[in-house]
Amino acid sequence: MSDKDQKTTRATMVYDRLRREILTGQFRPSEKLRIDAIADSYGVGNNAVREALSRLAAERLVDRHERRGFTAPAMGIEDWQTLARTRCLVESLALRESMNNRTDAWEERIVVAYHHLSKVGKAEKFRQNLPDWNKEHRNFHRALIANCGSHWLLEFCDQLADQAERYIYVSNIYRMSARDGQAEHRALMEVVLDGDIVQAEAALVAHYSKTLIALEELFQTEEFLATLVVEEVD
Amino acid sequence: MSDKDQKTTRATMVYDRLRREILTGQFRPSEKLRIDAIADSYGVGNNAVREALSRLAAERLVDRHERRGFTAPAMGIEDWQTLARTRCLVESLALRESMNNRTDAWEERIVVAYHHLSKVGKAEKFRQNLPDWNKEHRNFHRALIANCGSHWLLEFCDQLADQAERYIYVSNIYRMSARDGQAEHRALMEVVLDGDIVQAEAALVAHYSKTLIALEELFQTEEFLATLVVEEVD
DNA sequence: GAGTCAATAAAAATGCATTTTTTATGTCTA
DNA sequence: TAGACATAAAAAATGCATTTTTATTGACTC
Repeated sequence: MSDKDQKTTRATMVYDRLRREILTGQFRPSEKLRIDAIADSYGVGNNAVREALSRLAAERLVDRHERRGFTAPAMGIEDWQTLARTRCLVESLALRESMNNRTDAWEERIVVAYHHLSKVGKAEKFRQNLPDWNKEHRNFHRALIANCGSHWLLEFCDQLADQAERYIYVSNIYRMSARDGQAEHRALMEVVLDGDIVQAEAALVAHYSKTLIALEELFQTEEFLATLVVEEVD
Repeated sequence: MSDKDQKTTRATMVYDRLRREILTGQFRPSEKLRIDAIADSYGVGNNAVREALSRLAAERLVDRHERRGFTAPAMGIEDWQTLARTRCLVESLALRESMNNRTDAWEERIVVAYHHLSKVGKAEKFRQNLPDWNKEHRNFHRALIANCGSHWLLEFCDQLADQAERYIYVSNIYRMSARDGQAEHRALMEVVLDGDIVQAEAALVAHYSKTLIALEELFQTEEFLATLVVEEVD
């Protein structure tokens, strides 16, 4: 239609777009995702939307309700806690494996990724560059575990990172993770390159725990909970 | 259409059916899955098939090829090795967590699951009851890790188990895993209930390694490789 | 006023006809 | 014979009209 259909299918286009909107918190938790409405606004048929939503549901990025359509996934503190905890467990595992397979190329990739991250993370530029920072942040963490030797592990970590990203966007606390993350990321990189697995895992867990706690606290506040309330669909 | 549409959608029906066919090796690796053909044979429209295949692709149970349809997933020895290795890693992790959260109900569930498994696994009945045995086998292993406290971990383990199941079905070595598994499962259960995490993890890894090696050896044989060859789709 | 029940509106699910893209076939040329 | 090109056939992708299901509204009963 509009610009480049090159190579991609309508359904994939909708999938990509919806995916990003969900991750960046464009939909409130449990908000209904009306198929026809999306089809209209994207200028495609309903089947493409259906297919896109089905894929997203399989990745747990939307909730499917048989014969009742789809909703943005719910959010809750217990959910967040098990998500964050699982992330620590699985990513630690991947980091350990990655460190066991240490190679020069891997180390270099980490250094480069950190370099890019710190460039985008400078205090001044930071405000405008949230999407960029986010991309580099993801890339840095992925570089750490990239050598784990299992595309399954990488995929699991990605999935958990996506889920966390959504929580972070919806809750609006990304500023914090970016701000003081700077020093922490350097420390994390150094301990990983240093080769002490136990210490490295501890550093990673500590790093993620900051966000875990920050969001936990936010969940205690009334105001925040109010922003989450939406017409629930059983 | 035919019997009970009760509650489920056409797409889900196709999804369930295709899923089982893929898991039980009805399709050769990399075999093309023609949308219209499936739609015809299932007596549904092509959209339902599309949706089902899209979901399965998101779970890595079929391969999607943009604008070229879908194929049954490829199989290869490296793929099998990383799959089996990842399974050991992730399921060990889940087992550890599960044992850390030990409860009476959990222990009882394991005992019951083992009981059912051993009943179906008796040498005489065994030949007829492969689907039953398979179900109970899955259930037993799931019982071990059920207490890990993370639905994410459980889901990851399920996904890996599905993938392994396909390899085992296609390769036809399930007889073996069932045969000598009997004693091994008892030993595994006992060491888990005993509470020594290190030993339990070792037992689990040893258990899965048997299958890993058996399939690795099979991959060395010419005859087996021949059964896998099919018109490849890039 | 709470609870049924029917009627209506809204939304999801579905099938099919059409369009678009890919794949296969065959002819011609260098 | 290998490659380029055109043509035909097959398959995937798409939109829309229709069917089916769910959600809403409001009258009616106890």
